[in-house]
Amino acid sequence: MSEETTLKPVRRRKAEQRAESLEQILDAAEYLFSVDGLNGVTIQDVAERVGVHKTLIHYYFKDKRSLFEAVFARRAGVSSGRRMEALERYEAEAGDSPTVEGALHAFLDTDLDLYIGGGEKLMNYASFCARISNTPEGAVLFDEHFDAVVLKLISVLKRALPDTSEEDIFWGYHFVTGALMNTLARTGRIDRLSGGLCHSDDFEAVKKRIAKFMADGFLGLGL
Amino acid sequence: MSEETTLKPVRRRKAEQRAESLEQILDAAEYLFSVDGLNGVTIQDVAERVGVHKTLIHYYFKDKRSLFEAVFARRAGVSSGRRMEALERYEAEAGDSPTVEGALHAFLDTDLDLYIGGGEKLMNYASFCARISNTPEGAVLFDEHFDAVVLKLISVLKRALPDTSEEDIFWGYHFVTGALMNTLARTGRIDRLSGGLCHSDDFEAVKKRIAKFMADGFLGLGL
DNA sequence: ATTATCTATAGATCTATAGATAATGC
DNA sequence: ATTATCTATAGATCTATAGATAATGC
Repeated sequence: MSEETTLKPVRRRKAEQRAESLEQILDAAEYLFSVDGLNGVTIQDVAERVGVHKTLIHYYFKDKRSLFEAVFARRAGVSSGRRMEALERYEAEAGDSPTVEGALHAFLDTDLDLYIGGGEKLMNYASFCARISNTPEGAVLFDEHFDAVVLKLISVLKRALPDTSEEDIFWGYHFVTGALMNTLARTGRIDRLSGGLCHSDDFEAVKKRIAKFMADGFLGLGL
Repeated sequence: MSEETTLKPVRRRKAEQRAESLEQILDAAEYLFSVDGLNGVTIQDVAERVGVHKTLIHYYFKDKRSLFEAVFARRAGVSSGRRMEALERYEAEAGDSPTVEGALHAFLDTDLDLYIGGGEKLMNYASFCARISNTPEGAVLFDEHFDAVVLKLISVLKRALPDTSEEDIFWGYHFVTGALMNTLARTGRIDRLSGGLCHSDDFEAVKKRIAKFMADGFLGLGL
């Protein structure tokens, strides 16, 4: 009896073990996919990075594509949820006169803050998103997970720009998301191009500029 | 004697044959890489699309990566050369007072025109570039082939914006290239998001807006 | 005599499954 | 009893090379 009560469980409980294995697999896949893309990563690469046998990946995920989609889905809800809240908060506080810049701060800065404050793993997710955003398979995942929050942004922009055509606003958004994805990609190109003046990892520098820069672009549309 | 002069050569001359095979292989690879990326395409896929035996690809290219780099290099010089000329022409005509919008028209519209007027193959190249622009391997190819023309653009922007910091100008360029790459990618996302109001293939619509939009962003930097 | 293309093949993965083993759960 | 992990393996590719064949070149 005393043995049972003094001994701690030698191993984690199964639920914990499952959760931990899943998280490790997703973390490893997130990193590897962000660097080499869906087809540049093998299931074995993922297993080796975690330190488990390759067939364990199939125990948790039907196939490579499900793993890929799970990597995307795991954090997409967080990113989209936070931005949705920020937009709603901004709408409430701006009342009848929302501004383009205000809406873009809510949309862009909130997401950049997620990565800035989230450590290496969130930065890997950012690169992962950017990498797939310019691909056909990736774009449909964006449709699925981000349409709601993007259409929310569009609706606020429309109220802020009542004289701008819907088409202009959609193209403006298209420019905004391109700039954001180029940031999340962190390829190191801006570092080399600028001779070290700018850094791919410096999301604070982007946050300081992007909303205002893009807002000024929107304000001149259709003039 | 008369036979020899009247008979056309049954097959192309070797030089022509070589040039034609190379072009067909590069076209096929360009299309396939634009859709599925470096690792999503096999040498056999390329050969099948051309209609030749898979080993012929190795006859012309050392390995898959050389083929990939050759696809990039084939048109990078054209794109970069045209924009360099356009920037020099603009500088000459603008004299002492170049504008941000003028420089961006030269840089962006010239490239969009290349794809607009170039048919399907050039559009495939555009998607290929966009797809790899957000990857580490792709970014170094951009360094190699596009640094010169981008630094030329930066130099004109500096003259147009003497009171704006170099860092601000580099970040502005970072936003511009993100928006351009998102355009070249043609994932169809803007079509679906806008309910058919905008079209990924409509580079004219982008050309109508992008230079002015980005120029307005630059003008507000550092205020 | 040289170049373009194809045949055959070695060697290395890679995905995915079936089934065994080793843990935890009750 | 159930779940987590590993062993063994089938079957399918994929890359890259060596060497044969079929064209063109002079």
